[in-house]
Amino acid sequence: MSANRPDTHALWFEIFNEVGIIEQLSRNAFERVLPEGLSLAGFTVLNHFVRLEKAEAAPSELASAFQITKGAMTNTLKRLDALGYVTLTANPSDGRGKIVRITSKGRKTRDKSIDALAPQLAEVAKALSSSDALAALPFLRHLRSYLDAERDPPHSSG
Amino acid sequence: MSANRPDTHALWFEIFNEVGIIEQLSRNAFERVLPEGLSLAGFTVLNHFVRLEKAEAAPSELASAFQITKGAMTNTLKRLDALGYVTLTANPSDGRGKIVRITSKGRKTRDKSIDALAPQLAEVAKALSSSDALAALPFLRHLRSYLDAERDPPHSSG
DNA sequence: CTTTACTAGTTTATCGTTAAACTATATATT
DNA sequence: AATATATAGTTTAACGATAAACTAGTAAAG
Repeated sequence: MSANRPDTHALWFEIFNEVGIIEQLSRNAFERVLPEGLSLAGFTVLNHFVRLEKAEAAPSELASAFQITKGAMTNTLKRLDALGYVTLTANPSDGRGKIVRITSKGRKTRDKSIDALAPQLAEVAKALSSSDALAALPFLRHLRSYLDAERDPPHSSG
Repeated sequence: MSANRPDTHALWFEIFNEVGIIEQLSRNAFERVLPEGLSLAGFTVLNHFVRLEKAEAAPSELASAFQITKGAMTNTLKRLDALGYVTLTANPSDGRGKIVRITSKGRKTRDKSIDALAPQLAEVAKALSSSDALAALPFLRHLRSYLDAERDPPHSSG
């Protein structure tokens, strides 16, 4: 809400810069402990099914849930399918569509992933103030939803 | 500092999740306005020279400043060199090393980039509370430096 | 119907990134 | 000096992502 002084720009610039580095380092740390050829992208899809207790989902639905393009989701689902973590079937009621379902193997691997991630999260929670994290969360949510809304073509290629 | 209850894990999980999406959306928004084939990675290098008023830098120095691997920096510098934004010369006092220097064209393009980015930063500053951003910044800095310190091999491949 | 959008997914080219193997030079140890 | 270790940079393969062009099916307008 404040003025557009140069130091305000510098502040926001630094916010995005820190966010970029955190994303890079945390993705790396996470992927290092993920089991069986699972990437963060793949885990995110499996976790989505379990967390939301979904039986099935459309690829496009997943793509927009994670804010990535359809092409990126095609790629991730192809890998998950090849690893036996999801199944991909044609949508009988829409000739264009497909239906993604998590397999029991995928569910097991997701649970293993959570177990593998837990110690890292515990370490972070021990080293940093979770109340600071809690305090920062609304800001991050707000920033994310702002950026989401600002995207030029709201849902063109993703 | 607080307990390791499951909801603490969920909190941190969401922090990393929001950070990941913010990184993705902001990088995209930035790259859309960057001039002349410049990527965010390339801009970051050019900006580093100007902001720190550096005449020259070693590739390894840049790689560790931005927390990326040497291979990634090799790639970025090769592109910047091809575009005429930096020069790469051998380090006369160390047969292994190279010296990176920003060119005047690179400096001009960096300035144009700042001009192109400014309206976007102004929009964010207008739409969101900069005091919230200021309040969140120490947390982000702290999280970043924690993750940086936690990397397994401190400086092996980067 | 038929034409004209629109939507679902795939493919291709490009980019930034990691990890790991590699070359070449420098430095330390002995 | 010789050997061992460390550092600087490059290369390759793999992955996730974008954008843009494409195929194919659906829905809307005429």
